[in-house]
Amino acid sequence: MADASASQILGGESLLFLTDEQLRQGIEAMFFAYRGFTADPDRILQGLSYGRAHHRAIHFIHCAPGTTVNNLLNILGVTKQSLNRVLRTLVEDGLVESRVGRADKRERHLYLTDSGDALEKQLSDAQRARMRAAYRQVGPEAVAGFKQVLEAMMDPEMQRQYQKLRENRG
Amino acid sequence: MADASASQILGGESLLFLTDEQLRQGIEAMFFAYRGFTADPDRILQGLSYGRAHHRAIHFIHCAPGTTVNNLLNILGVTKQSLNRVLRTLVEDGLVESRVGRADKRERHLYLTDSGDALEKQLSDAQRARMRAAYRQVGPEAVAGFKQVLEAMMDPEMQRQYQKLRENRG
DNA sequence: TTGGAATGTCAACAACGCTGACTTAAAGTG
DNA sequence: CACTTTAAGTCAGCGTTGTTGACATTCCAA
Repeated sequence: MADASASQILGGESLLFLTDEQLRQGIEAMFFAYRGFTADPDRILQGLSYGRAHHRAIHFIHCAPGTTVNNLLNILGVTKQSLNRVLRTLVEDGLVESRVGRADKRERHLYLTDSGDALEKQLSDAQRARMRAAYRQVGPEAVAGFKQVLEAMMDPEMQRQYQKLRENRG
Repeated sequence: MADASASQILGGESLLFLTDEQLRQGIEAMFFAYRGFTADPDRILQGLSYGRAHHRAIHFIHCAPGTTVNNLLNILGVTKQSLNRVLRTLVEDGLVESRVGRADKRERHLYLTDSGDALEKQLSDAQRARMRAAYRQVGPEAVAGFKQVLEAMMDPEMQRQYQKLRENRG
């Protein structure tokens, strides 16, 4: 197979892991792994008339209670109209509470109710179980590499969001 | 923070990378990274009245020319009805050719046309560019760990699909 | 040859992205 | 205080892509 990057040498270090074939493998690994990553929560959600979007909203409201709709928008990277549909059903069903801001009455601050917390726990337990099994299987060094590559793949904007979330939790 | 797994020791080896907080970081990293992973092809596709589903179909038809609809179904993990809509538009637009099987006339064998190949190249070039930049930034060991974790996260079924694709390309 | 299984297609529906138009509240300007 | 601009959130409608159900065609085995 003609592969321009297969024989690149830079600074005396082999870059064989940069061949098109290696990159294709990484692309397919991301595709299949993301399916596994979302499979367990998806299973729990289906039949509740909820979907992946509800899961994401619940996850980040749990991580940052009192966050505003606008802040959540930036984290999730969707339009406010799209998020609104999801939030409305969660509020109607009593999983999320939306309080009008005191300082700025335009803002709505979001909190999980007790039943919202219960669902969050159920979902994240399932997702963490898979993650834990994978981590345990491959060991700490592989996990460190995993996180490095993922972070390098993000858009700069997303990288900032990701790091901010980590800082807020020590 | 109460964290049951924070202080687990197994076989004398520290498992601090298995704390709920570490797992949460991994989950969020997957979320943000997948956005970056799909961002470039999505940008190219938007305005062509195509979406991510078309990209996936094109990718795997490229990798396995002559594959059947049923085989593609198993790889993509969607229903045949869902895939059919996508394939129909691709065939109508002349990007994919669907040939009735000679041995088994129920089957349709799928091939990219020249323009289909051109679009595939455009899409995968963009995606590989981001991948290559990330790989180059973090180095071969991190990439090895990245792939190990992703593979461990897959469902067994997906893992087999993933490995089969690799074998078919040596 | 006939009944069942496998392959693929058509139709209709649900989840969740999107844009556009709107209401309400805050902030800036005279 | 009145008027305009800006920001936050909501409602309506559309497109992509997932789903299930019904169906035609083809193959195979009893």
